[in-house]
Amino acid sequence: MTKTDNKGITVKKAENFSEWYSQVIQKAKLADIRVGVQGFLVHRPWGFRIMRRVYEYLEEEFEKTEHEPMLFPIAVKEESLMKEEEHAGFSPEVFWVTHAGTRKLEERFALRPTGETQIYPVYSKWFRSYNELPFKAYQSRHTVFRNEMTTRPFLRGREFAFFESHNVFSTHKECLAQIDEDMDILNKVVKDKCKIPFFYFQRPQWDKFKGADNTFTPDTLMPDGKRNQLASTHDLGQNFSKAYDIQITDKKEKQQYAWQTCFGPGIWRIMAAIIGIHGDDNGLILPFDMAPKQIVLIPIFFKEKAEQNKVSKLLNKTKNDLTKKGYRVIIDDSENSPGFKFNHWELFGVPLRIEIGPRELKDNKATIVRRTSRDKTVINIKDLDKSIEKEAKKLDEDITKNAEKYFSDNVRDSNDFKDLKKIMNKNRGFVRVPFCSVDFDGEDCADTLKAETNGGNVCGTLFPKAEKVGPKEKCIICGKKAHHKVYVAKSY
RNA sequence: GGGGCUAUAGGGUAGCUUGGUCCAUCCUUUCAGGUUUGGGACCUGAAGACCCCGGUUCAAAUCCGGGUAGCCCCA
Repeated sequence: MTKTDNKGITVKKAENFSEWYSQVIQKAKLADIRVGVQGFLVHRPWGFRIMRRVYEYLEEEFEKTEHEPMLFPIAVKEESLMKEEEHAGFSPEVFWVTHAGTRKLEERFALRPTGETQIYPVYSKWFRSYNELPFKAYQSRHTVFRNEMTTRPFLRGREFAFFESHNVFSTHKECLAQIDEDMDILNKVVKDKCKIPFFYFQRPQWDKFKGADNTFTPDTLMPDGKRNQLASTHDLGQNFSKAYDIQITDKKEKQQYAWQTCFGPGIWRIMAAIIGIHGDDNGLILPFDMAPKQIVLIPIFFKEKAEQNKVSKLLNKTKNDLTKKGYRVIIDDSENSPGFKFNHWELFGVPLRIEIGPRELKDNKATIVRRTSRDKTVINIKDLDKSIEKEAKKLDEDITKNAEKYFSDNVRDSNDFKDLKKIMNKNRGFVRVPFCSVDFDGEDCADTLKAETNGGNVCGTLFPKAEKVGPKEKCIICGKKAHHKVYVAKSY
């Protein structure tokens, strides 16, 4: 947010994405970062409504797949945290609460980072028998921890919108089925509803969540070609159940450790993707169903008051009719000029605009404009409903098409290290390369790759179906036989 | 985690090098009134700022130290 004013976005998205992103967040009133504490921000109404749609979509899918809602407290006992650290080596920079007013607490407690540490000790008390499983539950709320990396609104913060499910099963097979279900949920929510294309990766062994047997992530690309990890799903195996003693009696009356998965869609990350990927030089672009206001009605006034009143009446009636049909509609009858209003609502990403003025009123027409193309179409008022449906559909198609084109344009192949380096420095994006191993023995090659490409990560192999490697293909780093096709990208 | 840059009204800025001319410039914004309305209209009037703490000095927006926050580059 360096050189901006109050009149629209002053930079081109393609030329300076960072600045563009900051400006959209400020000018479309998505968030206010001026709270004076690093990594914390205000979710402003417009942005909060969009974010809440993401929550709603997720909750809907979680309910459909028989997850229960639950809510754990913000305070975590120190002992629980330490147990995880011992076991999994996972020690986030948690915030500690040490005082109440001026009085020092007898025992400090942590503000919860992710849920494992506080949920699993409780889970160990809840389940006794395989009959009580599967248990599938989720909570959605903000979480905090002191991230030492550079913070960015909706991409990396010290407090951020979070969603997590923690499931318990009696067999490993069910874990694997759950991973598939999670992936299906992501397809429905992130791809279908939010129109964000992504690859679903199985992470390399060295880069999985500590304490997980395997980690799976949907990753997309931001307009600067850097990877945005949108969520993560973990096959926890019995690692945590052993650490936290989550035991059940199985059918054969034997005690056994439970099997677990956890899943964390990054609400913020999904927001960042919607803002960054769909938006254009005029501001935000939102899928029709996600927009806080879907249709803005703009009157173009006459000189004669009587005619003005006619326009106002017609717009009010139109608003009422459309609202009854379930659309979210706003009339902008402010004193600003039409041009100002056009720009204003485009900045906020309102999907459809309807203009009614002298020209339209004369022969019962209306002008309809969709946010993506910004072309004006004159229609008969009596066809308004149909036109809205049609334009809304087209808008969503435009958004999907643009996003998919951007995504596929930025996936490249390479089997030459020099070439890879060149791509990583120039275009970035995903680069598909032959690689020796995604097991721990491939880590050295990944380190080399990262060092020499200025931060390129081996994101993993495609999941559920990894791509085939030719029999003669060599690892792009060490030159030994390649066993995998992996994707490389710089990351947020 | 390392390095660099920056901080002046709600937003964007001028002033800082060489301390005084600054009860701080201009644009935008907000409010009142008038006028106008098909891609960021106009006129008149009003409102609104030197990030925080400390230091140097007769005097600090300006110089020095620390803090905090933001941005950029690199890991």
